[in-house]
Amino acid sequence: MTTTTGARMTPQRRAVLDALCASTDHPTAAEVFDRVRTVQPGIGAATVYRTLAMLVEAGQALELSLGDGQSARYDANVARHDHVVCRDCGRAVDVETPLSPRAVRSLSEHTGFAITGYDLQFHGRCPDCTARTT
Amino acid sequence: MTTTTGARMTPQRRAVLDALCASTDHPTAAEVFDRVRTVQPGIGAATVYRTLAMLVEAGQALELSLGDGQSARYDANVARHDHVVCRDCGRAVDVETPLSPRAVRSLSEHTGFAITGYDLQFHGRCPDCTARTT
DNA sequence: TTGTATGCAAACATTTTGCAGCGTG
DNA sequence: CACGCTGCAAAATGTTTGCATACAA
Repeated sequence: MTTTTGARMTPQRRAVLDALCASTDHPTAAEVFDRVRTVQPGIGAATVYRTLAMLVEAGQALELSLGDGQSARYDANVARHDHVVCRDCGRAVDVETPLSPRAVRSLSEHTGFAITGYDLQFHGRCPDCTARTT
Repeated sequence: MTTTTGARMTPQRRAVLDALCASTDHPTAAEVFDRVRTVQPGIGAATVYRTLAMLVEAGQALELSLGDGQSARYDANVARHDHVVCRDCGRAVDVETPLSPRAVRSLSEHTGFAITGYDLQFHGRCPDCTARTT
């Protein structure tokens, strides 16, 4: 049994966490890397990847698959919420979802799965992109 | 203006389509490749990727991001439906989801997005995996 | 016959891993 | 001062592209 936690707070980790908390636009790992670089120019990509994985593991960030062709995105908002994604510009905004617990329970009974959660993303076009083509 | 459709039915394409239609387990591109190979041993991976993209484009298959770390999966069942994914074995089963049109409309009004659809995947553990650990 | 489709291999993009040295606790 | 963390570069994935040839229509 390991008693030591061993998790250290380094400037790099703080910078990644800060960058993520300051973002509301669900950046990809590459985007987080770019943002962190403006503060920690010497940081390596591997460190960003490792730190993001750590944060997800620790429950301090969410890893999102928004279903567009993109890579995984990261979100410092760990409260239960869903997303509406613009199919044109890729912008994703947070939304609260009206999925009844009753429906989930019924699904669990029908499938035999022990359901622990769900991911829901809506897609369409954002106001800006809609206006641009109208 | 192009009048010619230009889409040819080759043995390879038929094999990919057949393999997909015979699958109910949402295979990844690599899995489709393996299955098709048993029928068309000489087929190349690129052909499978190209054909799958074609099918998706033509609306004959769906490309799914099930949110687990996996690659995209493909589904010949193009009717609207959602999935329950086992976090342990990765198995994904189809389910019908009761997401009210009213809720979608209200979301559209709140966000200003023109919502055209949504992807919903539940996650948990399948009966088998639950039994295995109980 | 004509132009599309194929297979191969190289090119790519993204993420992970190995390792020597650095720095936090 | 020990052990975890870092940056670099190489490796491992997964997918796409270029091209000469094969073949459906």
